[in-house]
Amino acid sequence: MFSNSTKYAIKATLYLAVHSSEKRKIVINDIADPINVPKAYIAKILQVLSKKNLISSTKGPKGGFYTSKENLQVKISDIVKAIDGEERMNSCLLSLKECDSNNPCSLHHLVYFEKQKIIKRLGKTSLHDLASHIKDGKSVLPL
Amino acid sequence: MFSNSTKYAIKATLYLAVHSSEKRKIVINDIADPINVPKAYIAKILQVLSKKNLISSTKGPKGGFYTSKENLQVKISDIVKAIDGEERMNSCLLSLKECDSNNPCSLHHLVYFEKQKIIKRLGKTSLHDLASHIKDGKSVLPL
DNA sequence: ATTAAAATATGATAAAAATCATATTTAAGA
DNA sequence: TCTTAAATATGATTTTTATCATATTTTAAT
Ligand code: FES
Ligand code: FES
Repeated sequence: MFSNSTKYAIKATLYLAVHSSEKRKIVINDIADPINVPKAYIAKILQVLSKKNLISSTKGPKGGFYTSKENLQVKISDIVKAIDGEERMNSCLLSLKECDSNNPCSLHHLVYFEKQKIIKRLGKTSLHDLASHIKDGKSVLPL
Repeated sequence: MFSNSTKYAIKATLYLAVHSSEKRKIVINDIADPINVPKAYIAKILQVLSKKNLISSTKGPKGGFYTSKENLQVKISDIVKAIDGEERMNSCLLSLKECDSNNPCSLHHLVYFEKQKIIKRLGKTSLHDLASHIKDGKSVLPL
């Protein structure tokens, strides 16, 4: 469903949403370790997210990554799009050029409705929402 | 969601379900061409499906691939499992060892219900069902 | 100003998935 | 029984994805 990179991106971003703030920047090693992702790999991913302003960062001593107030309004779908690209989630299951209810492939009717529901939900759910969920102990941020 | 190989497997199998029978075996070239998949690649996939008895085949002159009466009862999920394996569809979005409602990851509640619904449907829908759907013009078998 | 600690940019390597190629086996038909 | 048309088995190549490594830039603190 998601690429490995996107999974990592979500894990890292949620980790920041739960543990960081403008006052509490977190250094790459202190992110990679708890979410169990190779440091150099997650670094590259965070750089992309940072460049697209989905997370924040500052260089130099006392620098690091963090989620600003605005970043907390970022939606899960924003992360997915940033890493996997716009198409992947919306593409046809059997690789028609377009997934289109007017010209549906043979699997379309089996999945489209639920898939749209999930996509819509990912577009409404923010980092802040999930961070609260985690802090309330309703779900777990996996390593 | 599915690997490329599984997509091809489904396309090829549906093509057989629509066009073949024990009396009308179809040769690899005549499958690869209409579904627009490289011949050598789809050959390999069909061999796996054949070995697992999800489709039928006979060697030699007048041989080829086809779907028997029994093959038409094969479910879409059987094809997916045969190629992508058991785990892929059921695995956790964020790579917890298990996708488990008792120990849910942060995305679990956003997708689990709909995902299960889709999986269940793939487990109930047979090649025959989809072939009829296609023959009735309700959906299209894409190239 | 200098140093050091951080992200950033860039590229190299490794592993996996997709694709291509070919030699072997089977069975129908002459 | 011989030939030939087909699947089958096996493996090589290419492309993509994942991973690792390192040199450069920025900035806080001395
Ligand atoms: S057309 Fe294939 S999934 Fe919609
Ligand atoms: S636990 Fe992650 S999707 Fe179910």
